[in-house]
Amino acid sequence: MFCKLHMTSFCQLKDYLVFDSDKIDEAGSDVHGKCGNRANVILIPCLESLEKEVQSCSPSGCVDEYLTDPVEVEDCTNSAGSHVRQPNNLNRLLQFSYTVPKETIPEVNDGNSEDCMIMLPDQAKSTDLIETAVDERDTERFDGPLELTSKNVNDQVESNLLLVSTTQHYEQYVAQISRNVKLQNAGDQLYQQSSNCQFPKSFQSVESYKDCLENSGSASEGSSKEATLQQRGTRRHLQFEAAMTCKSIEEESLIPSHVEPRGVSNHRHTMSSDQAIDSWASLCPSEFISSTQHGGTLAISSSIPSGTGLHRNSISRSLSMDSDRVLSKKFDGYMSSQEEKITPGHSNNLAKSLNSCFISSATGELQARVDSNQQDDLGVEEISSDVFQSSDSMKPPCNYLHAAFSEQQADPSEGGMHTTESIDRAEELNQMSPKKKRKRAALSSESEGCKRCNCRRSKCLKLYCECFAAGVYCVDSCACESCYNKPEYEDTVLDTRQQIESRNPLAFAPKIVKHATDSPANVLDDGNWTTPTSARHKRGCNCKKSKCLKKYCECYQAKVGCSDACRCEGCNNSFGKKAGSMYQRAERWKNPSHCKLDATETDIERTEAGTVTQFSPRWEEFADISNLTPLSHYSGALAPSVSPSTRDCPKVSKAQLHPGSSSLKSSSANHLRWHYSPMNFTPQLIENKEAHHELDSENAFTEIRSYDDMPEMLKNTSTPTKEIKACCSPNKKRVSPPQFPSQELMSSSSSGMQSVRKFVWQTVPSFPPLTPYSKSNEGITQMESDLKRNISDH
DNA sequence: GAGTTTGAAACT
DNA sequence: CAGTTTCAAACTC
Repeated sequence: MFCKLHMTSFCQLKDYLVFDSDKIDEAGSDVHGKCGNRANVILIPCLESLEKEVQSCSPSGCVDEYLTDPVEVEDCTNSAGSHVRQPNNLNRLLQFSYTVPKETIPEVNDGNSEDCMIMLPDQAKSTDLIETAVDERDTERFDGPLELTSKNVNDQVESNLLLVSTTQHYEQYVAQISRNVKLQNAGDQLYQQSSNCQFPKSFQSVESYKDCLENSGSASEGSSKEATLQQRGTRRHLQFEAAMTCKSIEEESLIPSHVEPRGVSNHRHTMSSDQAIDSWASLCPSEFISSTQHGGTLAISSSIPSGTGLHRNSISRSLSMDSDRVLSKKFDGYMSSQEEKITPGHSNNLAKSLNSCFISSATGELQARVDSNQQDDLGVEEISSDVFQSSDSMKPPCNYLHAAFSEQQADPSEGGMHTTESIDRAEELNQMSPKKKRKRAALSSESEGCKRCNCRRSKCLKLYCECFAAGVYCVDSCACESCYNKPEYEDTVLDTRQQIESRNPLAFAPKIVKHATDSPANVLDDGNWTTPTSARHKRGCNCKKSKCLKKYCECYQAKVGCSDACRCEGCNNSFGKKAGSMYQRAERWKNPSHCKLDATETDIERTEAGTVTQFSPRWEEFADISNLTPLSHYSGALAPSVSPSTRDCPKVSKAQLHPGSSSLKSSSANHLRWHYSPMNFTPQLIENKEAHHELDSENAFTEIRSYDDMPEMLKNTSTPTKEIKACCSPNKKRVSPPQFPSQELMSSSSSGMQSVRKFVWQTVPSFPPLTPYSKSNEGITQMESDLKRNISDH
């Protein structure tokens, strides 16, 4: 049922996207291709989530199902080549997330159908969907990575190739995957499919891939029984992962779902790490992925969902947690640290995996460094901080790296190339006086972009503390005093965190929200389109004296422009001044030619900000991907860690239920995806959506008007107006806590209507309406009835 | 490095 | 919800 619903929506999505492109064509722009690609980019991770959902997670009760039978999980045994998979994670993560050449699926499938491609009917549908979704225009651009490389480098979809920077890497990757394919066999469907999806037709390595499959045959034959067990285990693993994902969704946490019982084999651990990456491939971008160009180097930064859940730097620890412990604790928010259970080898691998994940989220360049097993613990940190310099929120949770780094330190015999150096460094840190630390923290946090605090009175248990606010434990290099933000005080941390979340569920959400396409593109003098400003502060600043020109200003600090959400006075933010009234903006909407006069934010971003922070539509779709994680599918059914205030609240704000921010304007696919299903409510989603409300000043007016223009039958008359008022008011001081729909709501018939309505609303073109609004409404009505028909068919 | 300024967070 | 206080970062000298 879900599958069908998804498919229906996909079809509509596709239609919409095509329509989208046509719109652009009408506008005479040259971005047609970019938008055309959107279908590809968006659908793939979506399908992944669909598959996971269909295979392993029904919206209800999935957790219970997957929490059983730990024995099977234990059956996973060691196997050769498991270690070498780790670099693969990079490719898998990145490629699976971002590219799926159309031809790759049949290609690999034909060649190694038995070995490589086991598809459930639903998966087949999904694949069909992929092929369906990739229309002819898209295919032209998806002839395979190699061809893509030869294309315009500025065409940013092709930048995927940075992820497979060299043929050597790719072949290595192929060979490694081939080994694993045999070992994991059918049980690892997701993995295989993801692997299969990565093999481009045009790639010569397909041959080597096949060869490797043959060569690796003996290995797998020799252990068929083992493989069977492993298959079960792996499947259980995957299912468990999905189940955990269900939970993690609710928490917005990144609890790697493959939690290891104690004393498992290296292989199992590696598998887990691997799957962690799999998981991350879908989970990682859930907050947003920002893409930035730094000095010509394309960087994708995927920030980790901090959200309301897991303390970020506990992820690495969680991988080695006792499963029972995890089961009991995993919804609590923070994961408990079980450092004593981390075996050196595991932690080291894990550290590498984590590093890989982050690095892979960053750039292909970084990936290359890791792939060649030349990662340097220090280097990693430096690189990442370098890459993620755009804004704090776009930075990786540095403490992750730090944690990994520390774990490497813990095992001098294995891992880092600079182990001695690392130890020295750690000792140096430990022996440092608080003052020195403070000084050092002040300097290093500036240069390395890591969260390091100097708290003295807050015990690092308030949002004053940067570490705490960022969802990371304090680290040695922090200069805090009486710090309780440490693993050993996890209970305290958890409690405090819950307390804060009960006040403001978004307290731990990232302050800067990447916002792909919600604002209209600007037209420059030369007719080219510039992309809309891509990120905004979630709540906006409140600066009075700094004129948003100092780092006191959170917007400025995050290197984003101020928005109407800001209450600043005399805003002079060089990354984008607070815009005029929403009416002025609405005027721009009506008359796009004014946009060029008003292209302040985007232009400023490119000029004054020094670095090019312009997000091409193509890369913004990666941000869209971030919102298309499987997370969204499960949230409705399970909301264990969402703070009580949200979880238990049966109310659904109008802002959430109704089209809200994305009506009659851009936002397109990600909104569509997030909102068309009543299951799609997650804190992150809401956060994003709410951010859309707050951040998209252009939208505000349209939003209100849209609602007014909405057919009566679509208006939600049952929900109070308070929430929407809070969400939409540009002057509001506090973030209004998101209200999450209860299950009853979702199961009710009215929720179906709401869902329909939402979908309809979200399916409105992304661009400023070229026709009178009445016409738009016709379109809405038409689409609504289409959707209703589709749903009733199912 | 000490002191000041600033604005977010917390509190009332 | 508005005003006040507390806090830590940013900034200045």
